[in-house]
Amino acid sequence: MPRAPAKPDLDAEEAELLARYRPSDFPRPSVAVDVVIFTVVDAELRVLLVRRREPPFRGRWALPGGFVRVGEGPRDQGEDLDAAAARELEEETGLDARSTHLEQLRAFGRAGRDPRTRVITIAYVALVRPDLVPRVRPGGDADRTAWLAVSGIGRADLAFDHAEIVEVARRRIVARLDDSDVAFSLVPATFTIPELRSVHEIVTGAPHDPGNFRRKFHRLIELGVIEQAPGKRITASKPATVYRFARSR
Amino acid sequence: MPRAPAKPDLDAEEAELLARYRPSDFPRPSVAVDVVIFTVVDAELRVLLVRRREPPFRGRWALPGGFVRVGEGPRDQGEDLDAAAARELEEETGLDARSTHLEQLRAFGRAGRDPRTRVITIAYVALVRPDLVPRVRPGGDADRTAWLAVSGIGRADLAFDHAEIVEVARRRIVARLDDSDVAFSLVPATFTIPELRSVHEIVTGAPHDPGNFRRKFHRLIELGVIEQAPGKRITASKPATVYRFARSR
DNA sequence: TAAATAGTGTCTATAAGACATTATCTC
DNA sequence: GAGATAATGTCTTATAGACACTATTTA
Repeated sequence: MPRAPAKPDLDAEEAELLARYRPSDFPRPSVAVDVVIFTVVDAELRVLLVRRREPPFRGRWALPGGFVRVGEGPRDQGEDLDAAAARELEEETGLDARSTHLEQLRAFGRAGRDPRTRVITIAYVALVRPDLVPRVRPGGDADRTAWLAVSGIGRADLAFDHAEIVEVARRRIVARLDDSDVAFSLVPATFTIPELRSVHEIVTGAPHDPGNFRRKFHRLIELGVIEQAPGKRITASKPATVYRFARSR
Repeated sequence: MPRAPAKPDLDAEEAELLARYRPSDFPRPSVAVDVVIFTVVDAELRVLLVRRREPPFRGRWALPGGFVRVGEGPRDQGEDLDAAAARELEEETGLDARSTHLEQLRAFGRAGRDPRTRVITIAYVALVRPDLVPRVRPGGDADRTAWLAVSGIGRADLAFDHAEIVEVARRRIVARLDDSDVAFSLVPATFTIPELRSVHEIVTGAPHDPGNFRRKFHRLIELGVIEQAPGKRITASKPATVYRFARSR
């Protein structure tokens, strides 16, 4: 939600100085927004990547992203960073940004990270529920877009410093997994406890004891975060109870 | 530490496109670095602020900060974000950035946050040990620099969105207090357990049971994070044992 | 000696890890 | 019925909060 811009009291002198302000007196960097879009499909944590067809790093995989729209003056200052990230996400996936978790990671701005010119990127992390993945319509041609398994990405496979960004993003999600609701952005609208456990195991890369995980899960039910959903999930063995995230989704 | 820039394989065609690249084909935002410099003095969490003498927000308190130095071309791309923050910190305090904790918070880039033009700022948090505070030599005139108590800052007292940035920074430090070493950046090189507890209480704003705090503290001694230092701290009552952070400081 | 507070110990509740056991389905 | 795994339960250990108590100094 964009808030109302800060509005200083502009007296006459301020207005004058404001008019004299020359933004182009010093060089400015380009500012981009790159989005690390994660999902969990086929028992893998995956990132949405786009193959570059322009230099630099032509042919390499890169994060979807683009430059932040900046307006022409004090009146129109362009779009918020969050809006730029949401736009990038929607353009690249065709999904509604409101149906995905989206949060800022941090800025990456090392000099030389883009060989052309100074580019500072504000990285975002998005989580797409796996049941929405089939609905993803890549913005450009589908041939150049892929969900790559994070575990299979080498540092040299990605353009720029994108491998580093993906790794920082992965660690952020791992850290948030236990004490926030992000895990529910990586399972379908209805899910079983073993399915949720599987997501935890895939993201953290470590096995979780089924009994202990279930105990933690039951605390969430008592707290009203989760509720039972109708039906049972048919598996190869004993069917599992189906739950859903209790807050509106 | 600046790392070596990513180096793509530049073939002839890439070099050509790189040369044709026109960075000024679209408007760019200004990019600044603002540093939230915290310390704990006189039983208060305090922020180093600078009084603005130019519009906008003339006369209001603002975070020390400045624009990121951006070079002129692909060769010289200017300074890293971390370096810009360290430079800003050193300029404003006269302290060596290596003697303070310094970490990136996140980017703040709402359209309209600066009434002049689009400015995206990368916010950093720094922690200055209270025993170094007397050594702080404000970069400009000392009259315009002050350590203000965070608790006494109203949202309207600060320029731009700096009150929001300070609040996000404070929450970051609170979150890091228990499971990182940041607390030791807010006490002198040697300290007593009650002194460290006091810092926790001041930063979190909540009282801590002396016995329970001491117990947690003793685990750090067993882990070798902290060690006893010579001497005793003379107080109004029973003198307290003095400790120091075990890693090199 | 009184006041203050550094420092110790205890009881309880909660949560996590390891692991055994039962229940219920599909094939 | 066999195999699989969902679901439950138990034991142990670690940690946090509340709080009573002791120790040692200054004034």
